[in-house]
Amino acid sequence: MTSEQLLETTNRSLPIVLLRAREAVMAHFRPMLAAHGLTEQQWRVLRVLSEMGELDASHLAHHACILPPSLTRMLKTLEANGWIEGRRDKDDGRRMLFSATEEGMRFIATVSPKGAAIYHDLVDAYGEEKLRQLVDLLDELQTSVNGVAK
Amino acid sequence: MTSEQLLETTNRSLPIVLLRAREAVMAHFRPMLAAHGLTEQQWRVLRVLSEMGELDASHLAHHACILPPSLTRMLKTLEANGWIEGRRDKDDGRRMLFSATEEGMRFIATVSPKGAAIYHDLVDAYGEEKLRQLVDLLDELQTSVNGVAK
DNA sequence: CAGGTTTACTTAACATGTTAATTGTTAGGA
DNA sequence: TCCTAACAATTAACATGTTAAGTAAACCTG
Repeated sequence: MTSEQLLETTNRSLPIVLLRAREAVMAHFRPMLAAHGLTEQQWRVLRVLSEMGELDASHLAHHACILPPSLTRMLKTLEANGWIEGRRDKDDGRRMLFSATEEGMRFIATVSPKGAAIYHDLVDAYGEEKLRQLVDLLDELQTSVNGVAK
Repeated sequence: MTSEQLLETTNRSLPIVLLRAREAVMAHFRPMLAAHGLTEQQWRVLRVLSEMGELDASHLAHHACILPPSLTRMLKTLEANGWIEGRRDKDDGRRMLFSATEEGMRFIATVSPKGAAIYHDLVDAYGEEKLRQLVDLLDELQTSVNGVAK
């Protein structure tokens, strides 16, 4: 097998490399989140609500990168835990608006610094400049790939 | 909010950016795979078996980036479809060895070119040089992140 | 060679991913 | 107004992700 072909192999394919990289990163966060009874996805939802305030389910799903059916299930759990609350939009009866409760905001304020500390260590090990390059390349990837016809 | 803080926001965090980029890429493959009755993960398993030949479950899981419990379930489906077959290792009764069947290899040979065509279009749109840079940065990310204490 | 320890795989339980179908609501045009 | 299309959220069904516990085989150490 030539080195050219080797690049096309499963090990080097973009989806796999992206998956592995993400796994390596998330492995550092999951134990801390689990210690607080949180999944990675639940934490994303809480962070988005704390950063953006009240949001309807569709926008919340979009910003947290979670599919609507998954979000519907998760919101029930998060609401049962007292971290968020939902209400129907008066101006559009189809929408549900969600926001973090007071208790939820306090909880987020407890977890956030721990996440930031972990993230800081990772950025420190990798290098800020490399990280900037990487994020730029990933954004461009998303853009150019979204422009290709399916 | 300063631009400095903006970078630390959920939208720009590494896990999210990696997730979005991967989603953008996979969105191009899933319809084709689904048309062949395959999930993304099943396709990874079949590709690894076709590229590496017979493998025990642990190594197969590792190379396909699938956790062992997930793999156990998937292998039953793939075997029921006649694409793979498993046998117990005579030299180590703990291990199960899996390989693609003749039918499986033919099936893989049918799907592969379609996947390669899609991949080619994506690389074309993004640029080979950028892709090389990206893969390098992702590999380095994985390495440096794995070196950070958990 | 017996005993405890590791290893490989599996099972279990719960959470999320993914697509299709459903329900309720709104918007727009004849 | 009516009627249909579009939209938002949900439900359903199946597949995978994730952690913990269980089972059986191999290893190893006294």
